[in-house]
Amino acid sequence: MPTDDSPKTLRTTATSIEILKQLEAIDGARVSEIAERMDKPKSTIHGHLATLKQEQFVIKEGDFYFIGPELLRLGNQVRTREPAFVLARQFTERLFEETRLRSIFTVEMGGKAVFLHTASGSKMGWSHEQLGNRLFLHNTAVGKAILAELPEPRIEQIVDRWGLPQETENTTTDREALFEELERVRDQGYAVNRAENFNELYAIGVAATRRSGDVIGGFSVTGPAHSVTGEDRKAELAHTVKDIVSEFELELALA
Amino acid sequence: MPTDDSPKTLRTTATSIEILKQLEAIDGARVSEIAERMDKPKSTIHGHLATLKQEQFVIKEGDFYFIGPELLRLGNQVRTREPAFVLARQFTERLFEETRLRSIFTVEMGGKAVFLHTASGSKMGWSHEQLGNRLFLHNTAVGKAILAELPEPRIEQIVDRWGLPQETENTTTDREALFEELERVRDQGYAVNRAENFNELYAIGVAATRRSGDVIGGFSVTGPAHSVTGEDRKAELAHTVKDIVSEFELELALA
DNA sequence: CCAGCCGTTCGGCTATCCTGAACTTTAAAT
DNA sequence: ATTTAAAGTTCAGGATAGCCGAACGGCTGG
Repeated sequence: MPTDDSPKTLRTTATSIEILKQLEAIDGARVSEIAERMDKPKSTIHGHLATLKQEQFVIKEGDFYFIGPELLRLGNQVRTREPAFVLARQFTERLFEETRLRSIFTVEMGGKAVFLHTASGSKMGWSHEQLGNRLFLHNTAVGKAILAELPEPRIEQIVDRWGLPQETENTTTDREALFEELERVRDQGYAVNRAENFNELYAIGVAATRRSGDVIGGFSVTGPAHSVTGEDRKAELAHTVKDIVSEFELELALA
Repeated sequence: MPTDDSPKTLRTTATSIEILKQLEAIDGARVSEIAERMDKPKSTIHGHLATLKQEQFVIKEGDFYFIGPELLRLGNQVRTREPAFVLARQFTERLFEETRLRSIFTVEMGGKAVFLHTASGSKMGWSHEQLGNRLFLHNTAVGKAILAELPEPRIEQIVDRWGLPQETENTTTDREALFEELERVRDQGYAVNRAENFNELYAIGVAATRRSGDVIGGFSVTGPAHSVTGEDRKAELAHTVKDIVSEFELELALA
């Protein structure tokens, strides 16, 4: 009777998840607060929270509920599923040490770019640690670096699924143009993001591949225009990132 | 009719969660594989996976399902909920730089010790990155350090809830003995784990508190006996960890 | 080309989740 | 202290929504 939002979805599970998302937003929420926000009776919310609590998906402190450790543990499995992902962490940190720029290790999942590791200095304003965040591939540096290494049909598939949405005035929205750029990326061995994503935000990304040729993910450094642009600076950074990737690929092959 | 395993738990949500746990164990599972393991019809599992997929709690690659990025994102919120937790990361890394021992930042949640940050060298065998794992407080170094800073009734409550289970021959299982040790911890300003947890595993932990006095969490270094024991070595490490904690507390107070 | 296996769809039955109200507890205010 | 209110929790009946088994279609390997 309420809006049938999507096909064949389990209502109960969906509400449980919705509650988790509310908890994320409010952070330390009481039963009635969530009940109000979701416009459902307290008893319903209570039942869900009781179940989630039992699995430690949430924990209860006094009358407040928080996202629980089991969710952290399970979610973290994404970063440890492949040995390569675990290894990538220390290389992300080395990349930061060498460049002093926010460094990220990203993988492709479901046609999107997912952050698995980040390294950045202390007082970076945005260091919100956005692990798990999903960005587009077509307007990020690593995204393009990864795309460039994928087999053509796969690229088509991804572009078909997500399109080429414009997020800044610099975003590449033309399919032809994107493919041309990917060609260039393959030549250079690295990709650049010129504020195609967020204004003022520039980045350089390089994909890492296995000996077999298929891609694992990619490393990137990002920063405001002045710290990444300029031909010399750019070339230097690209070189550094490529070096890290080479060492990463080498160590992976040895293990 | 089936075994009523526990009070008032939402069956649907519970199964969804059970499926996630199966995915964690198998890592890259097909519908029928999970169905078989859980002894439920394929169609049921399919429905759950469809729902979880829609929320990106799982992703599907070919016919294989994996834990999805949204779970990583949500779970990671545990580490970013408090600014202090975010700040703790870099101090964990500094601690590793200075000691070259596996360094961990831990908080207390629901009477257990939860790892939020770890830093360790490359070739450590166990670096399974156990973020979110829950350990006891009474037989770990940070655990005891944290306990020592909690108000007495809270300690009682936690010990009542979880007991003092024995995990190695060194575990303190006597309530009196534990309280005496906590007293000693308060005097020294640090706690020690002498293989009370896992054989061969020693650790030194120090709790970090706010100016108000309540505890945030704790830092620790762990290693095999030879790298942590010996009076001089121990004193030196304790000093290092305490220093890190002091700097952490200071920087936190300034922010 | 056929046979098996697997993923997916579908409709009916009934278990189970939702709901609203009652009960308990906590906190504040007079 | 006593009272009021608001929040958390419990409960039971009724309707919804998830579970199931069977059938379909796609894929792979013999």
